[in-house]
Amino acid sequence: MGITKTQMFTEQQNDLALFFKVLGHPARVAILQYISNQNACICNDLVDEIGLAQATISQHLKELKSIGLLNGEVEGKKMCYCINVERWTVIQKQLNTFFNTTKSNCC
Amino acid sequence: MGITKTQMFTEQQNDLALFFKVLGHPARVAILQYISNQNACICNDLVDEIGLAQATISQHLKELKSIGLLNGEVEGKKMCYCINVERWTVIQKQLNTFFNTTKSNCC
DNA sequence: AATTAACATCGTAATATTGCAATATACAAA
DNA sequence: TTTGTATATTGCAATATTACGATGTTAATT
Repeated sequence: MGITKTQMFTEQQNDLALFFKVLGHPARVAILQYISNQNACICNDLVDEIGLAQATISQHLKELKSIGLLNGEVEGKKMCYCINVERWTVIQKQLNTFFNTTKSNCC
Repeated sequence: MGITKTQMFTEQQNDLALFFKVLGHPARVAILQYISNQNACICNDLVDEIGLAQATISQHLKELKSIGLLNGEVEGKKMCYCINVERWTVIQKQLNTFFNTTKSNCC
């Protein structure tokens, strides 16, 4: 039914899945990679760089912001989107914990 | 339009996003965690454990298999699903490389 | 051979996501 | 104060995902 039954899972499982999900789109991967290669990020650059419409990019940026991965600062009439390094590191740790604690052999 | 324009992105970006996407559902996180806590895995156990219908679990298992994260072996009339540790480790490394190379400060 | 058990697959309904044009907003420059 | 620039939001169409009942398949059990 296209609806995820989140109430069946632990908060940890839902959180983890949400991080994965937000990262699970190539445009969002590309946006993060591009931002990390710049000193500052201006959204319009992204439109040229990624090749999706401005509205679409804006939407993807919003999703990345929603899990705290990006900070957006207003700079006059431009926006400066930056990776939230602190948050980034926390999420990386959580994902690694998941990978390290879920690796066991069975057969 | 609900369709991801994969042709706009690099293969690496698409691959990475695909891993994230497959892991981006709490049922699939829960399945992996449950399997790793067992010695062997039988799908019917999962139906009881996770609380989704048998058909749904089967579908999720298929997606995890599709990126090589799970191996499925037939054992008589049962299935033994196991984490593919080699693949698991490769994917973990790729995700970590992404995280480590995409962390730079801008503002 | 019929039955049962353990999945897999198909079909389908409900909902979510992706993408964009159009429009709104906010600010700076002229 | 009008104009242009940068970004956000809205509305909508197309497609994808999630979930499950029904049905198929395969193998052990009777």
